[in-house]
Amino acid sequence: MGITKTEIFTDEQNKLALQLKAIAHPARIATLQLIIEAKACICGDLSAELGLAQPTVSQHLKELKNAGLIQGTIEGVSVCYCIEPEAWKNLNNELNKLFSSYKGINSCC
Amino acid sequence: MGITKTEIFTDEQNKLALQLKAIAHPARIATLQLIIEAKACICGDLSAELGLAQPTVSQHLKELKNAGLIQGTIEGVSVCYCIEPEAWKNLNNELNKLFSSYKGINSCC
DNA sequence: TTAATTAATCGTAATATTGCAATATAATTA
DNA sequence: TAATTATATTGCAATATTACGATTAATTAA
Repeated sequence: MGITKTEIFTDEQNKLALQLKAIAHPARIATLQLIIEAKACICGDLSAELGLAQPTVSQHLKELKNAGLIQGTIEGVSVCYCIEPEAWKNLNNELNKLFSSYKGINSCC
Repeated sequence: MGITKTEIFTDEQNKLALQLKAIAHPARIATLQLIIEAKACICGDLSAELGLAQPTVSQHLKELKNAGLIQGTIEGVSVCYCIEPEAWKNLNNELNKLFSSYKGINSCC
């Protein structure tokens, strides 16, 4: 079919998947890194730093924003993007839960 | 175009994106959780637990395996899947780096 | 008001993903 | 060997993603 069966999974699983999907692209990882290091936070600068066209970057920013991971503040004619601290912390926590639940070799293999 | 421009990103960014993409699906998150909790580790059991058809689960397992996150051990007629400890630890480390690089509110916004 | 600057949206082409029925492959058992 | 059991592969339809040119909106400056 081509559409994920979200109804058979928990809200937590679906939310984590959506936020991970938002990060799971090299351009968006690079974007987050640039934003975090404050090397660039407006679309045009990010476009230049990344080497991707402005509409492409705008689209990537939109996805990160839709996932709640960044927020945009209008500053005159441009928009300054930065990390949304709560969502960032929550995602970090969810991932820590997932990764720490693995305690090493288990019974079956 | 529809194809990611991997050549303009670092190997680290591309690898992290690939591994995150492997996890960024509720069925694969659920699969990892089942494997970790050792509630199911063979394709047929996972298929029953997840409520997805066997070929669908087999495909998801293949993607997790291609990303290096799980390994399969042939046990008679079936295959037991479990976490690949090194890759799991590495991904955890990479994510920790990314998340901890954010120190809170920065200058621009 | 007009021009300049910047971001967002639209439209589109190329490609990738999701899910499953049907089938093929591989290993064990009778 | 033949039947059984379990996984993997193939093929396909529906949908989603990626990238960007062209355009539109929104804000500031002249």
